Amino acid sequence: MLGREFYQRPTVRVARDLLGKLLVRRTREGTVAVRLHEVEAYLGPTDPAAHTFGGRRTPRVATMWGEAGHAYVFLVYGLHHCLNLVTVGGGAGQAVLLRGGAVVLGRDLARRRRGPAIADRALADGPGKLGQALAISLDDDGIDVCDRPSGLWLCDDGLRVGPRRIRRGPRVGVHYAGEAAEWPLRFLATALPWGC
DNA sequence: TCTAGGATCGGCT
DNA sequence: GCCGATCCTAGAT
Repeated sequence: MLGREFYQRPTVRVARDLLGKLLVRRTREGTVAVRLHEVEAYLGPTDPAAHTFGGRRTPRVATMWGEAGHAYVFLVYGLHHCLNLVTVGGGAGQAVLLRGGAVVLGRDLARRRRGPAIADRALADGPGKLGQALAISLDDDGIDVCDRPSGLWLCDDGLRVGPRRIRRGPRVGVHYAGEAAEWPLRFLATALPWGC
């Protein structure tokens, strides 16, 4: 399991290092694990795309201002839950949005949550889909991913994603952020072996 | 109190 | 490629 020190680092580095890691969710129904393929960095008060831009402190974003290694969950468009991991800590207001990955364990359970006709690779290849496949809800906002009993944690199984397999680009859906929408803070792992 | 709009998805054309 | 779903949040009044 990745410890708190993994998250207590610069957000861009955490984002890059999250590629290829396993996100594990255990509930009474069973366990689902996702190999992360796509993430985005949100750089806090100075990042117009971030929920904490300008030092905004509202109940919704309280978790994002907290300790590194906690899950920040929010609802978009009234129906999709997005899962973020708080980085840096100490009130930095920064986080990494987990945008997608491949379900490598618990496909049957993930498919039950997502729908019977969903293809393997589409089970968690988007922020909302990832949330649904892992049964993430607003109740999960603020849980500690460095504490296995919380039922949500990340681990490193040794798979290495070299720099040549990482693509960077602008973040998705943040057109309201002006110039910051172009910042290359989206990280994608390419050519990862599927299904492992 | 009211209102606008959103870090998306999937179905339809 | 377009559009509707759906409801909470934040800011304005």
